[in-house]
Amino acid sequence: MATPTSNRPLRVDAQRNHDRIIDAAHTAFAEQGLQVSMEEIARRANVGPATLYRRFAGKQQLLRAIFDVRIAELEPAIVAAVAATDPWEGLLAGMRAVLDIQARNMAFVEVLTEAGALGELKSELRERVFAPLCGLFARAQASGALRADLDPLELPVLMRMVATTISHDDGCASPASWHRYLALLADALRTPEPAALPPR
Amino acid sequence: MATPTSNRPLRVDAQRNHDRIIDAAHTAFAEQGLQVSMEEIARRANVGPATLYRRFAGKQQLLRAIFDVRIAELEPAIVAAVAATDPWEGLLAGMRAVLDIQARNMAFVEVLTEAGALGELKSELRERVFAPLCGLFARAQASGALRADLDPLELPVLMRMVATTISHDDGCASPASWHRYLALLADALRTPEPAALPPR
Amino acid sequence: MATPTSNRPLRVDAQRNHDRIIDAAHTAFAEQGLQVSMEEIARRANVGPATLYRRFAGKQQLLRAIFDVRIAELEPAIVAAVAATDPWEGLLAGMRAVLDIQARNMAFVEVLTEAGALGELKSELRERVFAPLCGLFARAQASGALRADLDPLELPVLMRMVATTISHDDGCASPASWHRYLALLADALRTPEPAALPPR
Amino acid sequence: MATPTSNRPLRVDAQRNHDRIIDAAHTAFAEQGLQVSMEEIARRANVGPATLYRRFAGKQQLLRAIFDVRIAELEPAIVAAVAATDPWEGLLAGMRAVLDIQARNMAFVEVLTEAGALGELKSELRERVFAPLCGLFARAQASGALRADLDPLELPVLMRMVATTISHDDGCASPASWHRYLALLADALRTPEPAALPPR
DNA sequence: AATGAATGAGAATTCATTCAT
DNA sequence: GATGAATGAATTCTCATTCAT
Repeated sequence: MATPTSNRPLRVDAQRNHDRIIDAAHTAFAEQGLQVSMEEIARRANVGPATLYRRFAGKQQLLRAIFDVRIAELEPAIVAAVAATDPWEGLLAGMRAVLDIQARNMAFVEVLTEAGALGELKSELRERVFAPLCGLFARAQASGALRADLDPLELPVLMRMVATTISHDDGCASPASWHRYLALLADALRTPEPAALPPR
Repeated sequence: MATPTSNRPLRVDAQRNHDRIIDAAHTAFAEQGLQVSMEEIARRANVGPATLYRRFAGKQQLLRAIFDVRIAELEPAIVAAVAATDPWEGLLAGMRAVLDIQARNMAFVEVLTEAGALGELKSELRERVFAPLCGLFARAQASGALRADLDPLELPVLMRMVATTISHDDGCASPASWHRYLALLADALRTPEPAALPPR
Repeated sequence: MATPTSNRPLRVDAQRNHDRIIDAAHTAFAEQGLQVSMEEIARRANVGPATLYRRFAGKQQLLRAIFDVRIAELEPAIVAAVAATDPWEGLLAGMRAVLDIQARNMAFVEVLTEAGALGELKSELRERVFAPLCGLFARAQASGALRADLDPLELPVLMRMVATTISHDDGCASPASWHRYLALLADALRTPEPAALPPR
Repeated sequence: MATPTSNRPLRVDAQRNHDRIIDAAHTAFAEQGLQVSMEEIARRANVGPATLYRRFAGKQQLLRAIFDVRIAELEPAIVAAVAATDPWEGLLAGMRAVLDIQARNMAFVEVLTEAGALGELKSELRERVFAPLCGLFARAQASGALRADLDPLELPVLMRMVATTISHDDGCASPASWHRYLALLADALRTPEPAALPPR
């Protein structure tokens, strides 16, 4: 859980603060979105704002750190998905793992959508999470289980389509209903191709 | 394009400012999202902040006014879609009309997602745009062209799925690629049902 | 009631606007104090702000005009008071006349208290209202009815003491209770002097 | 003079700023009245506006803090006045103490007059300052030294009468001349009653 | 002459970030 | 290393006053 900035371990109290901040930020981002003030996060973590800034140079970096935690949580599932014998099933399992994380942490989704200076996070997400899944995607296509007129690189977009259905205050979509829309998408992905897609 | 607040027409210069503000706000919201400051909008419109506030009591009302313009633009297409003889084709045409607007105005999508005090806008959008389309949806199901295991009320969610693929700074999805993802979704919607959906 | 700025009479509609503004300002000042916005006054008068400014160059001047009306209303009573045979009774009658006006128009009092650039108004008030009363005061002292250790120039202060007891939202002092406090003060003013006053 | 918000003492620099703010606000209110802008106060105190807001959530609270200081300064004198053997002398001493404070701080008086959301301050002033003096007032009446046709609850009004004579830019009343008007009022308060007062 | 519109200079308040202890 | 305090640069909104029709 710890992500020390330097090589040598943090002092015990520093480590405790680090963890408290990560937790508080996690919850705060999830509850109030990307706009939560740093002060609010510091308050929830029971540290002064300056302590927050000593650990994380800004909101960016804090977000980055949370992301690292999230992605670390995700990686075992990704590895398992890639190792699956049936690439189609593996792909779905991998997508479910990602969506499950997103369903419990709105900020995750927000980062993907956000326009700002979050490019770095996006590319990390791509490398550690989407790249393996894209490999699976290609294998599923090769196996004939997945229609061929999509580019594996389009997977993130498809993921976002389903992720969007997760919303904490929309009457139409309950928190867990993403399973439903993933299944719907899966129907579209399965061959045989019912219709030709427009070009990209 | 003119939307005078009172019954009698605005003075020419006032009307010009009104239009400039609407335009500037439109662009600003599209470029920077719902957080653009009123001051920024005023600057783009070449008016003082107070002028902005004379016309629109706050960001809410400004957004509302833009929305009105957008929805007014949309309505003829909606009417035409509803009047189509083939409900399935009508539905797709209606969805295309909405998505086309969204593709040119990010804020439109943002409002649907946003948590805040935008409820009024949402409900207006639902009444004037989605309600007719939901009717079409039901008729398309009745005609057998559309799978039966979806509720017409889920249409907004489906729309959001496709709308999400529109993003101005994402390498993967070009501004016009939503046509592609709409087609993909259409494949999933078309009968026969390839698999049972999980319950909502 | 009209107070034309130039010598030749105003056009009929201009005169009507003038009067409406005076009335509206009167009420507005009385109800909301000296801070009412010019816009509010214009709205109450059913004229545009520019019209207001054509007639009165600023809030100062508007206040000044209202004052003129008030003082004009007051003058007959002042003249009558000065003409009274008993200077003591005349003085009390004059004071009552002033307080009566004040009791119906908070702004009047406010002007007396206000620190700002209202000096001009104060001196006018002094010349047209207080100067005659001060004369009466001196005559009452000469007649032996009023204690001698006060300077007639202190009359405005004494008036303010009573005027202060007029307050529209104070539980202790009802709008009409100033009669009571004037009577109390009268007891103090009447000879024989019960105690020597400290020097000024 | 220090008034820390929490239980443990402020840091020295914070305390210094706190005091500077209180002082600056004190002077600013006295010079410019209750309308001084927070920014002006901050400027006088040589702190940023945000620092001001960190200490006092708004103008209300700032005023409240100043009041607390004033009332705290006042209380010993009130206690002494109440403990006096001669209630009449005690009453006058108490009144003098209040007026002395007011003579050095115009805002004190203003609060009593102001209509706004200052109710809380008024009631505090009443409880901690006027209530004891009203008790004295009643005892002075019982002792026969003070005329009986006044209600002790009218004391605040009487105080206001004298307080009004304090004005920083009025030629007629020098800052210290309130002693004179208090003596005048005392003459009116002393029995025997020279004339019946009108009813309230 | 009358007016609706425009405006620039504030006002209150908040927040990301740096400083001093 | 930790922290409370400080801050300057926004941001939203208002108002006295001037301008264009």
